[in-house]
Amino acid sequence: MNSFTERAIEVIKNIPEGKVMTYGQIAKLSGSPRAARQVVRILHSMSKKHRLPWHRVINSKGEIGLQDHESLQEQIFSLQCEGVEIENNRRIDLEKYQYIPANG
DNA sequence: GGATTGACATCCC
DNA sequence: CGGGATGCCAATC
Repeated sequence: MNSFTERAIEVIKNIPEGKVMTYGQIAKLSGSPRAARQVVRILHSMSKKHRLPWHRVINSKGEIGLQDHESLQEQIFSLQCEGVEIENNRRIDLEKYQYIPANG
């Protein structure tokens, strides 16, 4: 299955612990720099079918876009357990925690 | 096969 | 950095 999804899933799984990635990066690395929104769908649909570290995926502003306080806390908790500092319950220092792959 | 979905990215101030 | 409107695109139902 060489579709965009498979690419994204691989990328998402490539995110190391204590780090995070933005939808744009995942989408870009997956082949479509504009398909960030597809990554969102992947988290919704594939995360329940695959074992994806969706909690390491955030938006470009360095925030978690979730609304569900329960799921939100779960993502925050998981990230904190990996060593990621979180401010105001959703802010993250991209400069410190955004995972930048070696492009290779 | 087409409307819908969707936790975004980006522009501008 | 931040927020309102829009574009963007592919998987899913």
